[in-house]
Amino acid sequence: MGKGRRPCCDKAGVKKGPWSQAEDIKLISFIQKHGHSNWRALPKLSGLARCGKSCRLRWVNYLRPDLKRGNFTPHEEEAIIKLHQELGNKWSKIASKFPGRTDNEIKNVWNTHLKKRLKAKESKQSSMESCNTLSTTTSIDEPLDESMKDTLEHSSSSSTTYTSIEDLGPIIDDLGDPVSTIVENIYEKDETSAIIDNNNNNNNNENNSLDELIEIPFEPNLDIWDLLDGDNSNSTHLSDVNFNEVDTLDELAPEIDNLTNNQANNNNDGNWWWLVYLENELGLNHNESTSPQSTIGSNHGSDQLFKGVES
DNA sequence: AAATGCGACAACCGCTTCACT
DNA sequence: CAGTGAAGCGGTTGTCGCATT
Repeated sequence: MGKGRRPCCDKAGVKKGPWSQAEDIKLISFIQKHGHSNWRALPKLSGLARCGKSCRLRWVNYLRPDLKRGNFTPHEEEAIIKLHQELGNKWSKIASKFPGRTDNEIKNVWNTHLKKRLKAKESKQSSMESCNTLSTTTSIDEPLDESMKDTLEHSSSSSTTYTSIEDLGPIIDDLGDPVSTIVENIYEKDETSAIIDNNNNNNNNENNSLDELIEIPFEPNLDIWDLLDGDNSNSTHLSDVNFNEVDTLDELAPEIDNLTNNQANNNNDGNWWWLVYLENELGLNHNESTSPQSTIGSNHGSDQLFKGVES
């Protein structure tokens, strides 16, 4: 009573800033074993020198196995724009319509791309208005500008031509399964695949041919923990490693080697894809020759990788 | 080649909401 | 019903890498 809100964590000794690979693995391993029913207690129990909030954020925004990742498709962007018109800055509500996307991700793409695009569009329109060449509406029912139409038409393999944002209604309204619909529409090249561009920092969709992007099996309900544990009882699992005793990846290297080699012998298993993907995302792919998708994610060789981790 | 600017995105902070007692 | 703690949410900042000068 009267004590006010307790800080979410003890600030002293709590690490801030970017997460290291070892921290990621600790977090993944802990959640695999114990779940995340109590974020506040998680750091202490897992041996992480992080605030519970920070752990939650890292998990939700980056480590969760069902994240879609990759650039937003023009379809998704249009859907975001429309939903933003309806919901405002309710990022979590918007994100809930895009399984595999996070509120943070959508917020970022709005602030960095879509807001500017709309602004440019509006100023373009107002200048046209001043020339009396266009009617005055700024409603979302207005036709898409030419560049937007162009983007949509070129990015989608469907034969649909979008002439107004309202045409996207079915995509947005079909909230029962919006993303699979979008993925199927856009990447009918392989209906079971989502296309993930792991290392794309310039987010320029139009400049990326499909061949330059990397495909992994698209499985929104994928249970990563089943994958990591697998069936092969003789192999080493990430969950077998006692991460509480690990501070640097140098110490982890033998375990990861073992794991990687064992998994390589079982790469007929579809689970392998996700494991490889995760390892690469974490920068753990230091045995590239064993991976059927060894180009995913990591640009680093093993020596470089493990040297760079120590802090 | 170095300096600077800019865009993208991960992460933090503080407030709100929710669930429990 | 009020108080409390924890999770969730949204705004903002910090950092990194690339492009430009």
